[in-house]
Amino acid sequence: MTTQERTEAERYQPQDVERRWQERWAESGLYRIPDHVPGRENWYALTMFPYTSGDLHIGHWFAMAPSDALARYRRMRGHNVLFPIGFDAFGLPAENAAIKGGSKHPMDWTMANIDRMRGQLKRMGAMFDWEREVNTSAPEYYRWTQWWFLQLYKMGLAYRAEAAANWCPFDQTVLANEQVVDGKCERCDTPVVQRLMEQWFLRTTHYAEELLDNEGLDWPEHVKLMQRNWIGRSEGAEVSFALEAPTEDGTDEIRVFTTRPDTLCGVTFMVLAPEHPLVRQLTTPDRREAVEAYLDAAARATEIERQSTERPKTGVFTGAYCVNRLTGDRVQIWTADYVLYTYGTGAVMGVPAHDQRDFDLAREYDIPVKVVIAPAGWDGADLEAAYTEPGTMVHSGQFDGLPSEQAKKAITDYLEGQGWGRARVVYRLRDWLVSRQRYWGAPIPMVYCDECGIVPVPESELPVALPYDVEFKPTGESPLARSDEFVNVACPSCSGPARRETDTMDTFMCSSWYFMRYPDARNEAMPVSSEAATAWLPVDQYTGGAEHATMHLLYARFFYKAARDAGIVPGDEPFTRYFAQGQILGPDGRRMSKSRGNVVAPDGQVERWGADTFRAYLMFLGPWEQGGPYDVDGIVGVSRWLHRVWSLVTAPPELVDAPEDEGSQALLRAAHRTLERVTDDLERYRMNTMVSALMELTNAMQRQRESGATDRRAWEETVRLLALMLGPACPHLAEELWSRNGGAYSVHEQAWPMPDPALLREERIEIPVQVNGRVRDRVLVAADASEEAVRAAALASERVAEHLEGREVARVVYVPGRLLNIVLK
RNA sequence: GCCGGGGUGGCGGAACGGCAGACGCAGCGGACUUAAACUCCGCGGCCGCAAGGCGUGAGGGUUCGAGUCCCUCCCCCGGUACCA
Repeated sequence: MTTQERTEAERYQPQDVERRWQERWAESGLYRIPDHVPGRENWYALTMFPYTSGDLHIGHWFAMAPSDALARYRRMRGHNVLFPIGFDAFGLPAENAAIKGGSKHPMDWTMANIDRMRGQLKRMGAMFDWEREVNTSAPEYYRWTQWWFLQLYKMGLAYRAEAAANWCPFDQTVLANEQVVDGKCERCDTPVVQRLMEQWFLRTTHYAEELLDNEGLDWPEHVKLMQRNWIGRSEGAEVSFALEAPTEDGTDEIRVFTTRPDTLCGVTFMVLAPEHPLVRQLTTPDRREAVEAYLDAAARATEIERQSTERPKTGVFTGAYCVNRLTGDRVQIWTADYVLYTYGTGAVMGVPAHDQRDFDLAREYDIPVKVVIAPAGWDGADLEAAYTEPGTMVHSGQFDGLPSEQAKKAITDYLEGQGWGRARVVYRLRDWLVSRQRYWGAPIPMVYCDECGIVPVPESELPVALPYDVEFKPTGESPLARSDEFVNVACPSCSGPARRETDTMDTFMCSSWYFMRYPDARNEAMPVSSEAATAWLPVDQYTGGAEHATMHLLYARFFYKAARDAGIVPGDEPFTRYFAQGQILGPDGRRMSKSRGNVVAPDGQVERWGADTFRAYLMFLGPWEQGGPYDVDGIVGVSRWLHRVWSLVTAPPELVDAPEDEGSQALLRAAHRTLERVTDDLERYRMNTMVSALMELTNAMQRQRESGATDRRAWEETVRLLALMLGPACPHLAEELWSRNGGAYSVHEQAWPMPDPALLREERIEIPVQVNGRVRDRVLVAADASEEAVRAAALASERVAEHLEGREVARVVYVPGRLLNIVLK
């Protein structure tokens, strides 16, 4: 067939192909997944659901299309694969849109976005089971988020405590961290302060040990490591220091946590976090002004600034003293912002000789430095920096001479015997603050009654529904607090007048259990039945961005453990396998954003190139876990390739019965080698090299077609394998080619083929020959050639011989089947 | 700052410790075409006529052999608990 004839043949028209098959798939219910299919094991594949921001972003495609490919591959491997989708629909942007735009209600804004995004998602051609769609802002969903909150409360995992929030004094409202820019309110530039208020917490620390133990999870090591560091387990001691003068409310001690009880005798000062309630109680009148000024300044610093080791240490003396019970030393009490109130006891002992931060502060303010652990060979001179290594105890009374590692236990035991302290483990992980002073979230189902106190809303009264008519303007209270209709309620316990909790829940609550809902998305009696839970949970394969490594993924693990303890879900972990995909960037290599003007809309790409091309390009452009820039010019290469695929299948070479034809057999071998590579790449989430391998195969087909008549069986087998291998990445085109070749509907229900080992074997292989590690020639030998044979072939090479001339061979390194290296003396 | 990841041709990237640059984009040359587009064939790390030399962020180390392992440093990206 000539080029001209081929151009007259039917062209590949992706829009047409994709529309037809999407309709057929929907009509035939190809992606409606029952809970059980005889002979097929269930596989739960999950991609993180999108936040309802308005339009599907390229990032969503980058997350979902490869995930869909993996799900389709699993299906072809014989599983009954659930691949659901939904919407993370509560959150700040909806409320901001209402405040800024002024016209759109968060619910209307969100619902309109969902409608638009659903349409965009459908053009992706993913195997989503739309029957199971969830929307976290729908009362049918959030009633169960509220139900979970009640279960956690019953289990003692929810409690109220004071916590600080960003407060804008002008707008009289709480700000999210991202609304604070350079310490100021993004709306009005007013300096933001920290304000304490009563809020709800979930006791994530209850599961700290279990969350720490993530070794068994089939997750990326770096994500597991980040989680372990985030949880941050530290062993040490809690130590009580006696206040010289008790406070008005009778407090007579300061409790500190230290990982270095061995340095206790080296304490020369005490530091309280600025938020510590004792600071104001202890400050002496002459220090009042300085301390208040310091606390004001500290309330404006971010935690990141406060923990910087580069920023000069600051602090202020409160004027008060306490006593180191072990030594009887009188110790100054300071407050300094490098001490965090949220960690340990919010107070630390200052041991400048053996802690660098304490050393820095002591230097800054001329506080004495007392060495209690001698470095090897120490001559008693002043230290230039804190000595933080182990050593021998000195200036520590009865503990002198002990190795410091032993002294940790000895001192802790002694303190415990005296009632002055105890061994303790603390975590960097904090309990989860779930209260949000906002409208667009699931209301916390609690009622405050003057008679009965805190009363949970009875489960039968769920959902506590969000009222539609509310005022969004920032006014000092959350919108719900201004809704009389919402706030005023009869106490569920005594029926007297009571007030509803007006805070809503962190949206991470909604996303911590959505994957438990998909298995039973329409259940009105329970969040999930035990039948559906055992059919699908835990998730076999979760995929999503690494930016969720420590928050969403840790919250979800916490939630699952609580759900397990409530007897609702099987297993201990929500996600058996997790893969962290990278982030797609703008063509300029920076994060896509409207303000940078580097946003590429996926809709435009789909319209211009078709969904299959766009999908394959996203998989092709780099390793999935790395992400990278989206180059709008590169996609044409994938488009050309798929047109070529189309042409090869619809306009084959002359097909003859020629099983002996060398070119045809080489093509068949190439097809089976490709199958082996593609299978391996899919198992390892390497969709970029999978596409490359498929391109190489089509290049080989092209060469074969140009070379003339081809053995029918070899060609047809190659085409059959190609259609099957295209299934995961390019589901529409694969279906079309499969059907045109007489394959039974649907290609997506076919079994994944296995390569024929006989066709994978090579007869002759090329071995590079190095001299002193540099390649000088390559020799062709039998695949099973012995080392001697390879050596002989190498020495027979003229090019090798040139480099050996007049030199003596020191050794020869042979890597079987890979390489020969001749090392000269 | 701290925690995690990354840095390879003009660009995206490939490479069980073993031939650096597969597969593409862009570019160049050619075929087809009245012409352009499409398509197809060929050439492309750098220096050099060649032989050869030099090349994977910088510097050191281990090894017969390092993009890959170890140490120090630089730069970029993600997270840092109220963006999701």
